Amino acid sequence: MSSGTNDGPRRRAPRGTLNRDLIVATAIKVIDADGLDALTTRRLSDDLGVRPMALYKYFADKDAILRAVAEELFGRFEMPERVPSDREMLRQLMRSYFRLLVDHPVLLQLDAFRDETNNAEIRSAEALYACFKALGIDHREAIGLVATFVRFVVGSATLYPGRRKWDEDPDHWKRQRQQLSALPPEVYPAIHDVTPDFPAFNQEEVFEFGLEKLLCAVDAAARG
Amino acid sequence: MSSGTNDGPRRRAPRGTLNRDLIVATAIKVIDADGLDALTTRRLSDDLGVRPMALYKYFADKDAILRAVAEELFGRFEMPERVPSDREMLRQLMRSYFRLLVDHPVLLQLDAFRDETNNAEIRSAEALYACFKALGIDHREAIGLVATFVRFVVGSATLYPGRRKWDEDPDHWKRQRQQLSALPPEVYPAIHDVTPDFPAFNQEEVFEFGLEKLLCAVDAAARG
DNA sequence: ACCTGAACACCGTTCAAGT
DNA sequence: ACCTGAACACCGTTCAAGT
Repeated sequence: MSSGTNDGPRRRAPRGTLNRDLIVATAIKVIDADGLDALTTRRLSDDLGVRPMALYKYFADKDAILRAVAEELFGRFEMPERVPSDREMLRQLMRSYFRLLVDHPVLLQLDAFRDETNNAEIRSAEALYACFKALGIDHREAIGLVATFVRFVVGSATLYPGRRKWDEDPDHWKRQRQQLSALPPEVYPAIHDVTPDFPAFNQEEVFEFGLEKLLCAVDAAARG
Repeated sequence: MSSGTNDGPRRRAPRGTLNRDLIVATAIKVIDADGLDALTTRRLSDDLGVRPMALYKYFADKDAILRAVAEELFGRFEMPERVPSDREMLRQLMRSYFRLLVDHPVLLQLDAFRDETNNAEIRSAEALYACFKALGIDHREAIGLVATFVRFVVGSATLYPGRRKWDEDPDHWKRQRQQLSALPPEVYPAIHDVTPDFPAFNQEEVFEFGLEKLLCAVDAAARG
């Protein structure tokens, strides 16, 4: 999967081959194609047609590359446009953040996600707080609601890739129902009761379900 | 940090030194002390007073060790006892799952968490569905609510370690408020508005806030 | 049966050397 | 100024060999 053709010993790469943006873009390509584990300095430099040490002219270490990757991907957060109401804006904002994390699940694996306040979070927070203000919700309640929304989105995105595989495998849910039915009914009566209705939602639908519940909580706060 | 004293070349470990449970227990010790990255076959075998290859008599590979670690930790989920009402049971169940993930953040990093249905999830699901049945909530609604609860818990636990550091650093929120105040007020008016009230919650409180919102959604479903 | 030594193919990174 | 070769200290794992 390296770039270029591979005949004979590679010639020395010309002078202007590398720059920070190209390195970050190629790193993202590798991650999208084969996951974060596949991103080694050797694989990355191969795809760039260069030797591993060339990277160190542009980044102090691999972690600096990953931080640049995080910044680039968080910058791709798309602010919703032309939204009819504050309630709908809240929904679109959460969908947009969810979509970002689902499209780039690597974000959830990067330290930057856990430790720093990222661009996407700041820009969405601004829009969220504006909605809550317009809805007449006080600061403390708004802060709590923003935190709750974000936690629901992060959890949904975390479980998405694994559960999505379940949704796409036509046999998975059949096997899952059989497994759950095999559990002792005296210990798991409630699960026995509901399993015939699995799966009631796919991953998109379950996100929409929870989102609607949270929006109802906002309605209640706006009334209160 | 290896076990035992370290004088001279190590003697050969006696025959009964190792077994699966001891390996798993030691692996958890290493992870709790220094994180998942510190768990290498060499570090683990050092702490066990043994050479790396000895592990391979008991586990096929490192991944098998990690799967056993996941199983052990998920088994530590504590079912709530003596709970006065279904609503309170739902709250306690979510607290218990949250506590498990916060006490053992490594669970969120393990593939087993994303890909398989774990013991803690099954046992808590049984109790959750029992509550929803008692509350007269239909299957589809119950399935959606369970999924929503779990996603909120997972998101809360994911953000917990990083944000907890913020709560514990007495200067963090001062710096954070200054940084947010430095943002251009014409682009971030709503954030300027709320930042003086940061932090309104610590990580435990924000979890309780969101949990209560979700419980109100259950109340609404039970009435409807 | 259970533990080990040596070796292999990886990894991120340093340091000095090429062009 | 920018790219590279060789080397180092790691990693997980194989395979044959000890006890």
